[in-house]
Amino acid sequence: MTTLTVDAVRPATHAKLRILATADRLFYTEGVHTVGVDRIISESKVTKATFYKYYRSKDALIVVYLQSRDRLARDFLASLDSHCDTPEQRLRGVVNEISAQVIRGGFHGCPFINAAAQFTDPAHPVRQAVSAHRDWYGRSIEDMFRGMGHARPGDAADDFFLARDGAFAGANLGDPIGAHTALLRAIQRVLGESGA
Amino acid sequence: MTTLTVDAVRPATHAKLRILATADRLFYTEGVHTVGVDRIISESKVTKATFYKYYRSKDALIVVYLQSRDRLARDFLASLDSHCDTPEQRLRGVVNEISAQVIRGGFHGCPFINAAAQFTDPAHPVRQAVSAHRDWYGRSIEDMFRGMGHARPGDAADDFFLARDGAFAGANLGDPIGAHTALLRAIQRVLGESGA
DNA sequence: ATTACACCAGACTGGTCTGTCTACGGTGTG
DNA sequence: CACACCGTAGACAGACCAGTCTGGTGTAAT
Repeated sequence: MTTLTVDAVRPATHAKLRILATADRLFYTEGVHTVGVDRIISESKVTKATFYKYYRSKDALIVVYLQSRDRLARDFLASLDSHCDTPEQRLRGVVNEISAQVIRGGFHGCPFINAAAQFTDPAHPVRQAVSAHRDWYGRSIEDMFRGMGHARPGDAADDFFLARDGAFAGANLGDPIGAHTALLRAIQRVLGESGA
Repeated sequence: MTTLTVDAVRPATHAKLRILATADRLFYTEGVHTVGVDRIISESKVTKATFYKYYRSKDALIVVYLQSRDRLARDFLASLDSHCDTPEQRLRGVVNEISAQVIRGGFHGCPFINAAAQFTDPAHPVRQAVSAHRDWYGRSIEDMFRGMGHARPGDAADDFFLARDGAFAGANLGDPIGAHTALLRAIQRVLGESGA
């Protein structure tokens, strides 16, 4: 009982957050498979016992890492919802964010796509976290197109996703500038159709 | 001297090819990092000594795997060159191949993108093999658009690549059908502009 | 002061990984 | 036959991996 109360009052300790912050940085820049728990532990300035107290396993930490990235995205869309008046403004806000990301220093592609590349089993919790994120993302974009009165919001969302994924991949391992400008052109074409 | 002659006459033995075939299958379907050399060795029905005789290291095998995939792509484009009369026909041939790939069973995305996701260092031989492939690919597509008289063949090639990479990513970890149709729409938009 | 908890320090297990090594059998050619 | 090369068979080293366990310190509330 006491434990429950204390846990509820202090849901996240410094060490727990530090571990997640380190994992986020290393997992994203170097890959979830390449980075080992020992490295996360040493760079987080915690001990193994503390690490395994908060995260049952490395896989569990990977899932939490993806969930925290998912949360960031959801918070961003929620902030757009409150700051924008129209679905089109929200959509343009998303595009602005994506296009800024791909040319930002330290960009290493989509964390979800990268993580999924190292877990082929669709039933694995990591893949399910990726699927959950992408499903939510796709539905949100589709809702925006629907709100704009697009005739085929599902198709438009697919077009949007194609451009987004392509820009993330191309910017990561090829030409960020080329991917950036191609992304803007592609989105412009999709948005141009939604007016008709 | 004798060795050189024999090697030139018999450039690839059965065992060497069997190893590469096994590696290609496992690396592509399960990821270059996940699959270990022991697994490749046992499924190739060879021994460790034979494996390390032909491939100096696992990384070297990964590079050969990517180079063989690169060779397949170059051969395919060369066959299009000889079978097609116009650059537009060649480009449509490429699109047909890509769109067929993404909805084919056993599709697991772009082998180069997947491999690159597990090697973050751009100086690594694996990354360089990926870059070499993508550079060649991009130049080839750009040449086709230029041959078609496109006003900005470089931009068109970027648009093409964006759609290709997006379709590969989306089909691999999401919706193959949606990615397939979105790819066709995106390519159609790019090709539609090249006529103008 | 006692209790409870967060955290530190690091040894240790058991498994897997890449890569090397020795020893032996088969086969075709000069 | 002798030689060179193909390949088999598997032990072995050394590194790294995830994960467990024991024991101890600091701190804040009861």
